[in-house]
Amino acid sequence: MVRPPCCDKEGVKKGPWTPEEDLILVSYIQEHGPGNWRAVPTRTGLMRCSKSCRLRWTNYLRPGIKRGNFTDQEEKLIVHLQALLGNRWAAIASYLPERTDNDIKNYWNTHLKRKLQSGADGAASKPPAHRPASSSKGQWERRLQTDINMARRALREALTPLGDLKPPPQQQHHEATARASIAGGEDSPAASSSSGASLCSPSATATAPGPYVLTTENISRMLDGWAGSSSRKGRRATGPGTPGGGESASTGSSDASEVSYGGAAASASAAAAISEYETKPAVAAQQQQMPLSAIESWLFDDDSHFHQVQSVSLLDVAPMDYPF
DNA sequence: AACCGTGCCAACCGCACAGGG
DNA sequence: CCCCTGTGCGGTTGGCACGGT
Repeated sequence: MVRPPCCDKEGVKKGPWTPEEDLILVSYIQEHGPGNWRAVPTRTGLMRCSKSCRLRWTNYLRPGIKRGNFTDQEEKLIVHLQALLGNRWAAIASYLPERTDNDIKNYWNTHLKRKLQSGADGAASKPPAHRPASSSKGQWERRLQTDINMARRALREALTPLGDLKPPPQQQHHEATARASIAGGEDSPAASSSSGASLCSPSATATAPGPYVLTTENISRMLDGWAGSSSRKGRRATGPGTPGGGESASTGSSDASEVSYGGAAASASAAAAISEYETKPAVAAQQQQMPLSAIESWLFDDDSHFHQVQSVSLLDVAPMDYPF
């Protein structure tokens, strides 16, 4: 059964999204929530295929996304999870609530794979122990649940030597959300609530190196007219937030000018509205101080929160040696 | 200063699965 | 039970920016 591509219609725009398109899409999602992507292009007038809209939302516009500058711990987490789960980026992404699978995949392909290859051709670069191949989704989820428990224990082992791992007490909220995102699948709108305007926190902005990121101030700019033609051109040097090398500059104090909220009420409400649909709340201000705290908390939390799959034996998950 | 090679990342493509009719 | 449509996922690509020569 050969289905025609969804985007082969004429008049369907491809390529980079413009701020105006983003605004339209976000406005629509504010109103209707994510989902029913088929209807999005027709109802918004966007000359994009539904798939493109969904992708744009999930990979870029969705609230709570942290961009760029993977931390050391995130790196290790990804490497370890990749070894455990294989190239199941969506599953891996569920352990990193602020990262998209696309982001992780890109990071793996551009950074980690190379590091592992050049660093040590030992255990870390061996193919994953098991691959999903073609299991049904139900099986896959059960597998994932099993993986989660395996991963938790394995990661505890892997990360403990890092030394500075102590579950911060105030992170219960993260933990809950992180777990929710894992247990409830990626995009269950109902799983959100709370966390208020977590989406577009200033610090999230400060670390965002993208061409422009849908942050409060960006929405504000959009709503204010956004006369300037911001585009990908600025993504490294002039984009919102610190470019590429953000890690060095993203200690929270950088780019204070970018954090000017201007008070655009519309943007604030927009952000608030968006946060309603947030599935992986960011709370980025705290995150910035405590990177990966959600994961840490989650890892170190008592396994008893998971009611199932306790009998999994951690057979051959040994702490790994990372070449970096 | 110009050119070239490389890195990076957003977006696209195609396949597979799930659910509704 | 079958077919069709919508959605999710992983692999791949196009194009821009940067760094080196």
